[in-house]
Amino acid sequence: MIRTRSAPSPTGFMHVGNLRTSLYCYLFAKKNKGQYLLRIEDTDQTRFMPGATEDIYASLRWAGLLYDEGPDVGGPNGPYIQSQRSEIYNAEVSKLLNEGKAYRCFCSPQRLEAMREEQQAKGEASRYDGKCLSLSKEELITLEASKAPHVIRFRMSEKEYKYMDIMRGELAFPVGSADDFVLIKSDGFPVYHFANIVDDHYMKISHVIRGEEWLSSLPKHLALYEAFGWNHPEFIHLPLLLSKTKKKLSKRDGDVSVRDYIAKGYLPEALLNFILLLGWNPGTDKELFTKEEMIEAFSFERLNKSGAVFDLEKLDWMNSHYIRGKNISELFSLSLPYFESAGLIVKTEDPSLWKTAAGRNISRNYLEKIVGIEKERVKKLSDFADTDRVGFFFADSLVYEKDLLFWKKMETAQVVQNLTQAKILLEKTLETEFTKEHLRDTIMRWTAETGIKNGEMLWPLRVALTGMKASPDPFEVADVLDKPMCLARLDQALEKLT
RNA sequence: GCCCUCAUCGUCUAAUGGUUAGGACACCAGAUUUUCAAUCUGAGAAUCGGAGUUCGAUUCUCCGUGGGGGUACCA
Repeated sequence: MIRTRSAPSPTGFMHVGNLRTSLYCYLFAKKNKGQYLLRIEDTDQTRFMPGATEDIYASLRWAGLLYDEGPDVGGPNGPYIQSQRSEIYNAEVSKLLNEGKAYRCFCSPQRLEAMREEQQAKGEASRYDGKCLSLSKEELITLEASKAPHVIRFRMSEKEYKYMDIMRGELAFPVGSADDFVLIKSDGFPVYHFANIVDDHYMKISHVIRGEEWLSSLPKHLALYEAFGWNHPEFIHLPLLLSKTKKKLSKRDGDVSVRDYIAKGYLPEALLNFILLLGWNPGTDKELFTKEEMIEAFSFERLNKSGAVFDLEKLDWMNSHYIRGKNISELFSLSLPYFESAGLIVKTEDPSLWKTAAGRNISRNYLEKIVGIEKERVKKLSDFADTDRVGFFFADSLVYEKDLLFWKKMETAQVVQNLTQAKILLEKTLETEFTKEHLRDTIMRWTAETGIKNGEMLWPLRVALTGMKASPDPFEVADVLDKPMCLARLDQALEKLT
């Protein structure tokens, strides 16, 4: 049975690198009819962040990476939170202690630091010197009785560890690559390496899929499995996600948490699809994948070895692709929170009615029309509510330079004449016929009949309605704004010109 | 310092002991057009360096160089 797990630490909001690892875990499990689980690794009490665990759940749920076992969904191998598994770790470490495979260490942090500095100065690898290994029975008894703070160290085997890596071939870690590392900290909590392998063993994990930052600690893990006499799982180390400066992607690089991308308006389909291709490829030109297609296509053989820069340009492209694939009502629901948080609209008691800051009523239909127009233009959901883009739909009066009304080298009189004519045509149009199709027919027929260039009519009209040098065409805009607002804006433009 | 690891366009990547080194995003140009967007067409853009093996190396080997990771009572 294939079993994979995500094992994030609740030290911050769910990281996109973690999301990618989780995706691969999920895909591999699902591809092989296996199981995927979530375990929370919260053994560092000092770095624990309240809310982080919930953020992990929420992020995975948002992405649709549903786990078969986990803290909030239960399962037969729990608890799935490490801080609730102390008894298990204590029992396991006792075994090692009794067998002489682990020992207590009373060295102070200061001594350890001094030791390392000295080793480094001598050009040696820094490693624990084994001082407490030679403590006599009497010394040990006294120290323990005095309740002196101490850690439990693993007695690392002096041997070369090898591992046949599925993507890198044979990896060899010479004797001394790992030292007598700590198993249990002085606060009684286990350290990652220990809790991790104990849990993976008891949770029957078959494939450990994790970031490359763990590659160098592989000999520690191998040695632990060996000490316990357990078979170790397969290890797959994924290339790291890098920042623009090619460093391991971290908080310092700006937006790295899943929630940042949710807030910016990225769809889960897009983020997942983007992340899928950072370190893996299908071997074909196919780049757009549904989740089912990902599961179908995924395999370790096509994993990449080198780090991938997390560059948002392609994500934007994918996001706009997935946005275009959604219908208006879906997009309305998805973008509504952005309209509200941008302050363009506020809720009223009526769930299908909003108001602008200035108090103008905004209907669902109004918002859906805007979404329909912008759908082909936006990259992110937040763009739907970008004031620079759609602010004119919500403003009562527009602020723009008079010169903007002139298309190419038009004379003032001509602009005035065309806008006046547009006003006449719009006035004659019944409110019930005030649609983009009808308006287009009306205006274009007029320009055709009079021989006026399209731009001479449409540019000034568009600017009068939007106040912007770049915007959707005037018919679409008029369709949304409605007759009274259009006429008011034409009047406003004409005033500017006279 | 020590250990591990990686190296193809700006970015994500494909490919092979013999190719015009392919695709995508981005960028640029053109078409279309009332502006934007979209769409279509086209262009530019890469095998880190040096040896070796070989008829032939981007591919295999070695040495450099560069990048990354680890080196904690963090994960």
